[in-house]
Amino acid sequence: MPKALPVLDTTGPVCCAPLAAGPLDASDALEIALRLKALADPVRVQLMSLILAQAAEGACTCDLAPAVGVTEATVSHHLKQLRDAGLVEGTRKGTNTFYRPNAAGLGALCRVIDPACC
Amino acid sequence: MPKALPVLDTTGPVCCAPLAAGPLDASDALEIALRLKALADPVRVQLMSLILAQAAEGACTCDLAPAVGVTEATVSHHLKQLRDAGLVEGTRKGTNTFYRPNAAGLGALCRVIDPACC
DNA sequence: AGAGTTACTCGACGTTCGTCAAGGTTTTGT
DNA sequence: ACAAAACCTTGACGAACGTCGAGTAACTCT
Repeated sequence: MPKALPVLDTTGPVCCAPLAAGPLDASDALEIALRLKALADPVRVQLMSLILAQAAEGACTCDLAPAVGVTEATVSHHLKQLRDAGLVEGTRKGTNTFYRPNAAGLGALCRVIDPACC
Repeated sequence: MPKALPVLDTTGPVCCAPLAAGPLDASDALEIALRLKALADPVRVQLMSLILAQAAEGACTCDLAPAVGVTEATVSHHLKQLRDAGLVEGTRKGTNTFYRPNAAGLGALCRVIDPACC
């Protein structure tokens, strides 16, 4: 059976040594895996690209839902995953919530993955 | 509702435009998500770091299994995922199979993710 | 040929995940 | 105060996932 699921805060940028720097212990590996998992879904990847494309104005749920072809409830669920992983930020403006990319989170994730990057 | 099950070849480096280049269509998003999913597991992240740490000699299943604390059968399963995603390569030498990182696969994945990287 | 290693495959199990419909919350209008 | 809009939460369901034990395949020795 899968090991017990730990619940930890991943809203900040990932902060451990890069993959290639040497063997990681289990907890560092978990930190990385949780953030990767937040992005490891076709809908969430598509959402991320849409949000990046409107980084200036921000993208709201009501626009994103039809663009990716799922319910607003499902989009909300996905956005929560991305928010909890520190990959996007949402700010409420009236009845809308505008989502923007979190460059720090994305950048840190990439820097941890690639041995020869950045 | 069930999602369509895609069976496509992901052994080559991911080859579509970066996330930040503009809205992705569903199939490009799937290409990226499948490769990310291959790495979005604590054990596989740890395996990847171990394999990177022994890029020169190569790492065999029998050494990896005790290092991550799961069965050899489980390690073999995870290595297959990483191989199918083009992130590692395995070559058999006698009774052992030595795994090495696939720099092209890892690099391409990173380049697709980060808006400001590379 | 036979015994022993190492690696992979298969079937089964419990968990986690993505999705939707329905209901609830917050904010803006009249 | 009330209605409408945008968003979030909950509960439920089927599919996918991670793990192991047991069995199988490939290879190397004696």
